[in-house]
Amino acid sequence: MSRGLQAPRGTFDVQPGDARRRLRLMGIVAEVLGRAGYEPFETPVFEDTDLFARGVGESTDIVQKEMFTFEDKAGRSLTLRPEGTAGVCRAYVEHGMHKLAQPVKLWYWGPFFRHEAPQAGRFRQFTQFGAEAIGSDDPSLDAELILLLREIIDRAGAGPARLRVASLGTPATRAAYLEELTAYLREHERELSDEVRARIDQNPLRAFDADHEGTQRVVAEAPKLLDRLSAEDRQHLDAVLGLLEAAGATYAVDPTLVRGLDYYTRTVFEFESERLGAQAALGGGGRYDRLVEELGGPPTPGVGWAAGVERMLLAAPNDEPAPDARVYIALAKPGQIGDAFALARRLRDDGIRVEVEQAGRSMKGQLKQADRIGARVTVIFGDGIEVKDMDSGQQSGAEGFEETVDKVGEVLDR
RNA sequence: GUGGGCGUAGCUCAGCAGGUAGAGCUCCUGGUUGUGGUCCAGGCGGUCGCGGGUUCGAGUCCCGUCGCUCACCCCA
Repeated sequence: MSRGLQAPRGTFDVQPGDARRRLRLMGIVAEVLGRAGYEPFETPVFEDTDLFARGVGESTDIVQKEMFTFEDKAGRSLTLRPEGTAGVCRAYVEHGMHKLAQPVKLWYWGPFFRHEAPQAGRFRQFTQFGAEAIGSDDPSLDAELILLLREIIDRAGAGPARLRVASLGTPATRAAYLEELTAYLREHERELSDEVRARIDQNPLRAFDADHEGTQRVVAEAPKLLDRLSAEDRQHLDAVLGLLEAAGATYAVDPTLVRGLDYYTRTVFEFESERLGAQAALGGGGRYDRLVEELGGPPTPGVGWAAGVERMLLAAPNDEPAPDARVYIALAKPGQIGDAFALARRLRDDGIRVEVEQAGRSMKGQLKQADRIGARVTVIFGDGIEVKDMDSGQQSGAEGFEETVDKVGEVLDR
C-alpha cells in the first residue's frame, strides 16, 4: 500500500462519498452567491509567475517559498495559482470589465496549489471557492460578502464559526503605521524572538501573532493600526461593522488579524472553526483597493474572500447525501441487454436512476448486486418481464415496457 | 525546513519471551433447477513500506531510508 504509485504528497483522491458532499456544497455556494447576483467565473489554473509576484506580494510566504513554478517550452515562467483573487483581477483588466456596470460581482470554485508541508486541513492541492466584488468601495459590499460567506458556512453545516474583523487602512495610513511600528520594534529589538526580529522590515505585523513571551510584552504596548486609521478608514470600518450588527452577525474586532497576502487594504476578516485542528481558518478575505491598478488597470477598488472546500467539509458533520431511489435491471437469459438498455433509457427519461446487469453474474449474484446498490426495484428480464419490490420481496409480471414502467413507478411511490 | 506518532491482505486491525503470517469486513462460489438482504461452508487476496545489520532463524531487535500523519511556521 505504501509501495508503487501514490498520489503526490499533499494531494488526494476524492472518492464517491466525499465527491457527493463536495457537489452538494458547490450547489449551496452557487445558490447563495447566484441569488445575490454573483456570476460564475473561471480563470486558468496557471498564470504568469509575475502575476502572483506582483499581486500577492514578493515578501509573502506564498511567493517566497510556496509556489509551484515551472517553465513552458518557450521559457516563460508559469505558476500554478496559489490563490484566486490575482487571476480574477487580471481577467478584469484584460477584458476591460471596468467598462461594465460596477461593481462586477463574480464567484469561482476550483483547485489551488501551495508547496507546503501537509497536515490536517492543509494540502498542496486544495479546493477553494471565492467571491469578488470589483469596482466599488462601498462598505456594504464588504458587509454583504461577509454575510454571504457566513450563510454558506451555516448552510453547509460547518458552523459555528468565529468571525474576526479588522481594518488595515489605506495604503497611505498603512505605510505610515508600518513605519511607526517598525521603529517601535527596533527600539525593543533585544526583547523580540529571533524570527520576529528577522522579519521586522519584511513584515512587522507578524509580531502580533508571535507566541514568544518577550515579543508579546513588546507588542502589548505597541502602536495599534486601528488607532492610526484615518477618519475615512475608521468610518468605512464602522459602516461595515454597523451593517454586520444590523444583520445580527456576531464578530470580534481583532487588530492583530494579519492575512498572508500583501494586497489587502481596509477591511480584512476571517472565519475560524473550533472543530478544525491547527488550520482553523474556514475562509477569509478583505478589501484590495490597489490590486487592479497594480496589475495595470485603472484605479479600481475591490473586495472579496476565499474559503477552503476541504476545511469546510472537515468542519461539517460527515453525512453523505442519501442515495437516490434506484432501479436495477437483471438479465436471466442471454441476448437481452438491448431490451434492458431501452427500458433503462425510458426510465431514466423519467428521472429515475437505473443500472443494468453488466458483469455476467448469476441470478443470485444479480439480486445481491441490486441489494448492494440500494435498488428499490429490480426488473428481471427472463421469459417475460418481472417487477420485484426489493423491500417486500413481492414481484409480478408485466406485459411490455409501458406496463413495466407503470409498475416500477408504483413501487417507487410506496 | 524542524519535532512527535505510525507504516502487516482492498478496508479496520491482531501478531510484542525473534522460529519463515492471522481475524473481521469486502469480493467470488456453493447450500439443486433464473431471486437479494440473515445464516453456514469454501475460495481469491500479503515482496509484513524499502535497504542494510545482529542471529542457525526477524513482521517481531539495531541502523538507515522512504511514505503517511499530527504539530511548529503560515494559511483555505
